[in-house]
Amino acid sequence: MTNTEKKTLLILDGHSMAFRAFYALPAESFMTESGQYTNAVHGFTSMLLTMIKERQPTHVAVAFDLDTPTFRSQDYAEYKAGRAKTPEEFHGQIDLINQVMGTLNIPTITVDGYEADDILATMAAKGEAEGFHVLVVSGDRDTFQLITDKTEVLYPMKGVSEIPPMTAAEVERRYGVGPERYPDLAALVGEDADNLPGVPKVGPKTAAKWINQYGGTAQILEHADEIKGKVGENLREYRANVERNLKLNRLVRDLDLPIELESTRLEQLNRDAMEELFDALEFRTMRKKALDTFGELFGQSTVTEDEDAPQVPEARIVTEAAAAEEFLSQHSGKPLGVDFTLVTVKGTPGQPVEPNSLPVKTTSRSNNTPVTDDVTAVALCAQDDAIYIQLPDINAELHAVLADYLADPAEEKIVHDVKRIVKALHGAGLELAGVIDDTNISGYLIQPDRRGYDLAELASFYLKTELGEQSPAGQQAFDFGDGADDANQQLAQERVERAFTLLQLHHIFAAELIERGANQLLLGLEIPLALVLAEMEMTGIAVSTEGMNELLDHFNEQLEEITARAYAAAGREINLSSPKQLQELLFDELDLPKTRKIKTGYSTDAESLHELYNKTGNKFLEALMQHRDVTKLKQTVQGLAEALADDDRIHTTYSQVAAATGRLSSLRPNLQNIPVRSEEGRKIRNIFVVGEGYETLLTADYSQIEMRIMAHLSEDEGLIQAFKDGEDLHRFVGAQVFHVEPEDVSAEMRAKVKAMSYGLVYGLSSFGLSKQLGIGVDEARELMSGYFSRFGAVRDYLSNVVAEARKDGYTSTIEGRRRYLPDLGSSNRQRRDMAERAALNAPIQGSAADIIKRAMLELDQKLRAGNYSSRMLLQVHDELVLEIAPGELEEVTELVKTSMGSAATLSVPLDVHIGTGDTWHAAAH
DNA sequence: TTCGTGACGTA
DNA sequence: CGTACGTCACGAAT
Repeated sequence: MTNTEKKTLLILDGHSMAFRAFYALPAESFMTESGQYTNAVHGFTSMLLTMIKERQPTHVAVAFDLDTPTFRSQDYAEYKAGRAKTPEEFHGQIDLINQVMGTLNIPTITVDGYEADDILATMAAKGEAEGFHVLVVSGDRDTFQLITDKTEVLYPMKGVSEIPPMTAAEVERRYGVGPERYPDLAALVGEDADNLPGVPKVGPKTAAKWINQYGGTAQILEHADEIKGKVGENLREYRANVERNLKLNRLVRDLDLPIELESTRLEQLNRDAMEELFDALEFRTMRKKALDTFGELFGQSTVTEDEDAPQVPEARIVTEAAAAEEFLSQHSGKPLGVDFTLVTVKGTPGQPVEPNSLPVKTTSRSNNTPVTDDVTAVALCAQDDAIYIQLPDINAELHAVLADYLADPAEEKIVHDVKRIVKALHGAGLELAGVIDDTNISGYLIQPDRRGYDLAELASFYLKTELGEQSPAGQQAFDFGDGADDANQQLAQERVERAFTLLQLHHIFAAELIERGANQLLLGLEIPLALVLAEMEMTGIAVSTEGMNELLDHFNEQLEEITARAYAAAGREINLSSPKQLQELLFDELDLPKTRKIKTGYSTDAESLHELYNKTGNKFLEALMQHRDVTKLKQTVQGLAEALADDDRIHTTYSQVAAATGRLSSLRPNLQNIPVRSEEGRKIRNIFVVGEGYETLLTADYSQIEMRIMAHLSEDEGLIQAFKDGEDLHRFVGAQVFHVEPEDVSAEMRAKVKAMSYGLVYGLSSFGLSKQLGIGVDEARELMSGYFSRFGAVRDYLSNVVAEARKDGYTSTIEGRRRYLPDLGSSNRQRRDMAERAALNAPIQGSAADIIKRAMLELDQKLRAGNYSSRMLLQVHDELVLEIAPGELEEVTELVKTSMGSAATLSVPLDVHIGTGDTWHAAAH
């Protein structure tokens, strides 16, 4: 053996990494036609290939545990007892991983009576002795003891996508002890997953302290008598645990291995076998990845096309009208995937982009500065053909062809994020019609609680294809024409791939929506609404800059005084915005009574501070609470100021895909949480003003829409009567619950009933009600039973909603919008309870969202049809804000009332409350 | 710079 | 131990 070769040995703990992969990827989206789950196989294989590509090992092996007893379980019968049994979906996947390794010519190793970790330890020892650099991949922290300057342990942090090396320094940093002492630390602390309890009350901190003080476990136990306090007692009492743990977590480094290290040398894969197996597993992208990875290593290009996978057509860069026309006429009548390359630049939404504007990163949330998108290219893709058009310097004929196509409602288009595209096109003087699917929205309707709906995410999830890094749109090269160079061709191909993905996703999504009967939700509600929202966003709402600055000064003045008072009361300066520093001051220095416990200590939230203040009357607390209030308001105003566009208006962005219930959300800035409850807060609403050339602002809100929906869905006669009565709802309900005449319902009774009515919509418990009202749990329980004895159908409805959701797996709104709640079947009570409350709330909140969305569409139609100049500006869940043009108030008020009032036919009327005024605040009565 | 946490505004 | 959101500041991670 020569030592001149640089050798790297990569060894993996197959079981632990397969498990990590299993939990990192959703099983339900990795199932073959035959019903075999493959998420663990997929994740493991992908991870392994990435690892090989990145670390270029010369030798690779995978170690597995056997099901047979090990020396550990024989020694200690409870070892790893009490582990949840393997999930159904995991079955068979280890065997498949074995098969995959077979086709990759990577040996798998097992040793009877020992665990995979022992195999890793032995191989690492051998490898080091033979001059290897050793990479150990395992999700088991016991392997940290193997770390040396020649051996790295790669430990997965997030699923199997991030597996950074744990170095000696990193172990030291995290645990306070070096890798050689990690077993001692683990032995003292114990390991729940292996059912190895350690010393009670001893966590990593204490253990590290002892180790650094005394040395190893043996020395600590020798000095056990010196250690004071409860932990010392525990150490003496549980020393047997420690000794046992140390014995069990010490990995064996001298096993007899069934193979020599040299036979783990990486070879070319067995291509035919691999392709056959990967096809059976329905891995498409992975097949290519394997061929690429091994091809790179063994110097031969093995890249082949997957005949089964639909092929992305080649991008043809089109610069002449004739070519585009020909393409369009060839594919006329069939939907095309249309991808728009958008560049985000500083500017006013919907308005033309200043020439030479530089692209801005929108991912950075550091500022709220108004941005707008510019369209720089369009990719049009049919099943087997695609063109790509770059917009800057486009010739007039081609521009006309494209403009006609985009604006033609008969030409069906599938796009992603139609609202953003419509706004960008508007700035470029183009219109868009004929959108029959927006994969951003349809993806949301199908699965409304995903975090994001990026095209790449959807493609990865539904198509198992990776779109890969997108070249930054701002770097587009504009030197097209007769010199359409490689860079441009590459860009064009990337965008065509996206357009092609739109087609693929559309097939899946449309089928799913039709099956659910939710196609109208997409085509008749959400997509048209996106266009209305685009208008609202581009319009924005006018702001009085003067009022804004005055208000900012006002809050700053208050803040100065309050801060000085707080420092004086505290006797020193402190960062009043730091919960951490506040905790130190309140609970350590001032030794105030402890409040509600939170992760980082004790809560300093408003409720806790209020309680503390009532108990102690401490002046600092008073100032702190005021400081909290005023800074919050100041920040809100500052946020608004930053978001002010050149037209002195604020253009929020609505997200149609953020709230799992179907509500909209508003961002940058959020105009759906502008203060209204406090007097000081309402001053902020005064800076939103009617714009120049308009007569007044108008607000229109649904009164008690959620309770009305509750009445409708539950068909509770009493509640329906309450609304038909048209009198004060809570007074009516109070009279029923307390068996008195409506006029005899006291303010207190009314408040209680009101809190309960609203609470029911959220799945309120009697405990929660008692806390909310500051009454005993018994009284709360009585109140609830009194309520339900009068409104029994409400109770029946609520329990029915949960039962149905458990049976079907989802809840539905009146428009057929679904929310899936898999946690209803969770074995974890907290998760289950949460899912139940979500199930109670989703149909109600979601139906309310449906209704106001319908109303907005209706109103938009009517305003257009009547050629009104008045326009919608904002939506705040149950409220619309409009800007009324001179002379239109009376008629538009009527339109608003009828649109909102007739947006749904319920068994109770929909009551709409209207107000007008020069500012948002003034309009709110 | 990015992330998690705590806090808090709205319906 | 009441649903649904978005934003801010802090502080600790690179």
